[in-house]
Amino acid sequence: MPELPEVETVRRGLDRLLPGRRLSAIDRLWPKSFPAGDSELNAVLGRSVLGVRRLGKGLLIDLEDGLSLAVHLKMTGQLVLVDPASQDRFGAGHPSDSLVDSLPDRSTRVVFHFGPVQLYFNDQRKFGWIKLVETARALEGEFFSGLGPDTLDPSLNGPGLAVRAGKRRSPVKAVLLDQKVLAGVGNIYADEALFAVGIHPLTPADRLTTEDWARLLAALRQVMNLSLDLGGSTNRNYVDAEGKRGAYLDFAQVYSRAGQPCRRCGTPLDKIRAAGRGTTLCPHCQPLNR
DNA sequence: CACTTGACCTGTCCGC
DNA sequence: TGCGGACAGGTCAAGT
Repeated sequence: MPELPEVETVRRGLDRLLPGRRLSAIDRLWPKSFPAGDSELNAVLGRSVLGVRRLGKGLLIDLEDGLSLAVHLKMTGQLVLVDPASQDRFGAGHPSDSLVDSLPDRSTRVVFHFGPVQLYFNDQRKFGWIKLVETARALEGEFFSGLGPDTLDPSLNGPGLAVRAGKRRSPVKAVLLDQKVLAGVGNIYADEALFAVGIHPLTPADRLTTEDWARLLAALRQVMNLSLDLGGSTNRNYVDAEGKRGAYLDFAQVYSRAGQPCRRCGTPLDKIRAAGRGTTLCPHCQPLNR
């Protein structure tokens, strides 16, 4: 599911709603989603949340006294906070497109209780995970080590990305999806950015100039910032920390629009396979010519 | 070594 | 309707 804009939207919601809340109980309905021993689980109970950070597509929920919950949502993971009191407080209850009224549901894998408030980890396909880590080691350890610079990190520029991408001959799309090169890009925003700059996804990465990488980075940031403004992309499962869907796909130029006319030139969009992923492009605006 | 493919899972959609 | 197959936002390990 979630790429950088979706994970960041979840992070913002959780970082607004969770800090100060004390973890009182954990229900593991599908223990493989959160493999931990009883002693580990007991160790986190009673600790309050300090804040929520994002590393690429991963999340770190920092708790008191040096422990953190590392979370990866993979394709279909959700973290949704339900506060029973908020319905009374705001009278009207949740938005009609919200999923929170029906939780837990069959995709609920783990429930974190903060007194009367619940944080649901839902994950239809069970690819996502939660792991307990020492805060000090979270960045260097097994979970998020090796991540490249964040796509929205302002200290990264075009030449820097060009160096990181190196002289790889694999398709440019495969390089964009490699989290060790650049963290946060997934299938949707890779396709959108490649369309924006008119580069065919199968173009060997070593054919791109430094200028190309700079334009690609700028395009990635533009589509991601637009998506952040719109609450992310919801294809099927994605919802934010309050159960709300994202609206970006209404504005997508190519993703999930195969066969439909290019919004720029009218040519029917092609669907191909690149880096093992379904890939949509405009054969006219993104010629494979280098 | 660089690069690609299969596996992890459940659910949905499409064609026969 | 039913059934098989392909496909879905990500990332590893294993393969070529």
